[in-house]
Amino acid sequence: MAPPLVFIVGPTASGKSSLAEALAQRFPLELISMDSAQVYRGMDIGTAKPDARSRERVPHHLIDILDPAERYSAARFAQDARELIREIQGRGHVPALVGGTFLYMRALLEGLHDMPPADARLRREIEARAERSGWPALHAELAGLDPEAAGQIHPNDAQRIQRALEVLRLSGAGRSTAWRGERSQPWSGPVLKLAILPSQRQALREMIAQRFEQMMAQGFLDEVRALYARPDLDPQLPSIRSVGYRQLWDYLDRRCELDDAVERGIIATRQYAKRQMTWLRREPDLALLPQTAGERLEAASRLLEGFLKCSGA
RNA sequence: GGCCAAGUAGCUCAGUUGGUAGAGCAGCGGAUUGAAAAUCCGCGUGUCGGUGGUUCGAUUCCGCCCUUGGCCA
Repeated sequence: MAPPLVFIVGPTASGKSSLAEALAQRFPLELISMDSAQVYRGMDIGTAKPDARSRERVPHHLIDILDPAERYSAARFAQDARELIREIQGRGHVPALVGGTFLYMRALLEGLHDMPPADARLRREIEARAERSGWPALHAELAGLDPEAAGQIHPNDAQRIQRALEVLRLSGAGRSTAWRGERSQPWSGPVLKLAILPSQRQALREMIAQRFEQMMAQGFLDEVRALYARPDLDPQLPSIRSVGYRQLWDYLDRRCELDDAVERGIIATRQYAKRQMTWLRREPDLALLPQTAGERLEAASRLLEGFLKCSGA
């Protein structure tokens, strides 16, 4: 039987990290961050990264693995995670994926189709063409080359039009053709998905606002200032586009007042949480945890214990 | 106290030459295959400040009142 795999998921500011850490005190867990922003070095406060003390106590992986000038991807995550899972299981420990980047979760569990990776030069070229003729024109072009893909992508969705044209050009195959094959390496072992799904949106909103203010008090602005000072970083990068960073960057660019940037940062966090809830609602087989943090640890412990017992760990 | 301006969606505002109204933002729902904390899609009834009048009909015109800003006392 394949070794067991644990997920600890929930929207931002719902208490995933503290639950994961508490569980790791009771079970032989090693945590793998499933978070597209915590991979970047120097982005600590705004990504609510586990602090040094917590990382000393419990092994955390896939944190601080990239410079903010670099780009990560769902495919790289799936690959990195698979390797780590194997290593962790080799040590006789249980891997626990903690985070709220659900595309990464899907990429790991269901696998991806075999398609060419991103090509920066080609993307720049496509963008330049979009600049001249507009994205709807490129969508029309896509419709001629790969009608099925074009049908699935909205004419305003620049990012996906670009990707579809990129795949088409690099593989010659067309995205919809590529999609017909098997997904590579879907996960087949036993999985436990511990989920925090806040029922009171208002309470989550308050947590989000409170945590953002706390980040500001901890020096979030200085953290962004340090990134801003680097000539090789710009707001088009995935790292700088992250929630909070983008808004504070706007303030440093004198595009708005600080109060305004903070408010928009909080709003962006709320909207992010909402999108995460959309992923969660359709995620199958979630083990829903209690709303109150106190009961949550006990409930999660029981579920985890039962899971490990019957999956033979 | 007098004069002027404004009062329309949670917020900022547009509009109706009289036939009860619509944008942006927020909010809510959804999608999500190498950028995903990204990107995109869908959802707009609200005593049009209150009250009385004119009118077949008033958010729109008129009177009075209330609130907020400005100017003058």
